[in-house]
Amino acid sequence: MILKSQVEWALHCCAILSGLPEGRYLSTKALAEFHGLPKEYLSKALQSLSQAGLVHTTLGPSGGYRLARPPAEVSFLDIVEAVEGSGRTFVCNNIRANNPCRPKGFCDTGPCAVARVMWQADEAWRNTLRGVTMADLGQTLSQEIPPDIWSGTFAWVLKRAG
Amino acid sequence: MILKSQVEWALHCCAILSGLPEGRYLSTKALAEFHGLPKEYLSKALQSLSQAGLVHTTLGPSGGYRLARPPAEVSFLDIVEAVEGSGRTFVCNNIRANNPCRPKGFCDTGPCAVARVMWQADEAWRNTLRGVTMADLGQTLSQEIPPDIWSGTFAWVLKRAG
DNA sequence: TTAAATAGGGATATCTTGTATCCTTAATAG
DNA sequence: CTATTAAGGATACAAGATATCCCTATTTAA
Repeated sequence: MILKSQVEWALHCCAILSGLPEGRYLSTKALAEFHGLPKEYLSKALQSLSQAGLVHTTLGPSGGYRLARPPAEVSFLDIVEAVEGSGRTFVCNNIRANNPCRPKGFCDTGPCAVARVMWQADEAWRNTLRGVTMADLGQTLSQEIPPDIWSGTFAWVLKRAG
Repeated sequence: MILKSQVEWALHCCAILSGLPEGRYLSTKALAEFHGLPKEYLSKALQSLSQAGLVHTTLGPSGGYRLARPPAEVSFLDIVEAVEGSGRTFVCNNIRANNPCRPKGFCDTGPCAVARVMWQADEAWRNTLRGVTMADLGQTLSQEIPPDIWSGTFAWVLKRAG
């Protein structure tokens, strides 16, 4: 059970977009080159973000993506769910219902006790991701990346932003 | 990102094995019939439990599986990891290292900030599963299943236990 | 002692999902 | 008008999940 690599890509792209000045955009091409990723396939991940309403897009030259909301209002969970879907990691096929000792329909009253525990774990996972935003990530990054590299990156991005 | 159905199977099988009297065993055949599962494939899941040391096995007629430890010492996490593996759900491919503005080897000092957050969520998930044992599950089940069905199931199992 | 039942595991087949590329269309800026 | 862009459909390929079959060694029951 491993998350798609698109999740990683989407998170890093949003991290970059978080640092983008108001009103400017970054294209798929720029984001792909920056991260060394296949442009066409990365595009699919960005489309997922777009469909989820996390990013705003414009067409044409100097078009591309920017965050649709302030970084403090975009959580890890938002991004992960946009790409990976919001389904649970544990799917209950209700195999307890096959128990030959149970009358038909006996298991219709509510979810299986096994599933409830598994879903509780899923919730704990979600809650952690819900609690960290792109603003938090930016804070962390600016603390652990030396100023010269940080500003160099910033310049690189701005040069390619529309 | 969905857990294998074998995880569900393994959990339910361990739940049944938890109720087995000392020294008795349940075969793959019995467990498969009880849950309505494909015998051969369920066998692979049970082999995973065996390799993880969660169950003890014997050969021959009246052979099969029993828990290797008391139910209170077998957690959901033990079972999930036995079947699904203990790897993280988020794999960091360190794409930040492709950033053209970073000198070679700059990212060797430690894991990416994005990965750290994702792994923190994984830990929350694990911690939840670590905190629930087969004994807890048995307690829950005995409370929500009517006594007659509970004892009927118990009889069914014993009839097929070696 | 023999026969039946069992776990273990290798080989194989199939189906689903993730990964990746290519191409067309519509919109937009210069 | 032209170059550039996002969106999305079609397709191909790889990897993993699901499932079955078969053989072997071991152990119990008769």
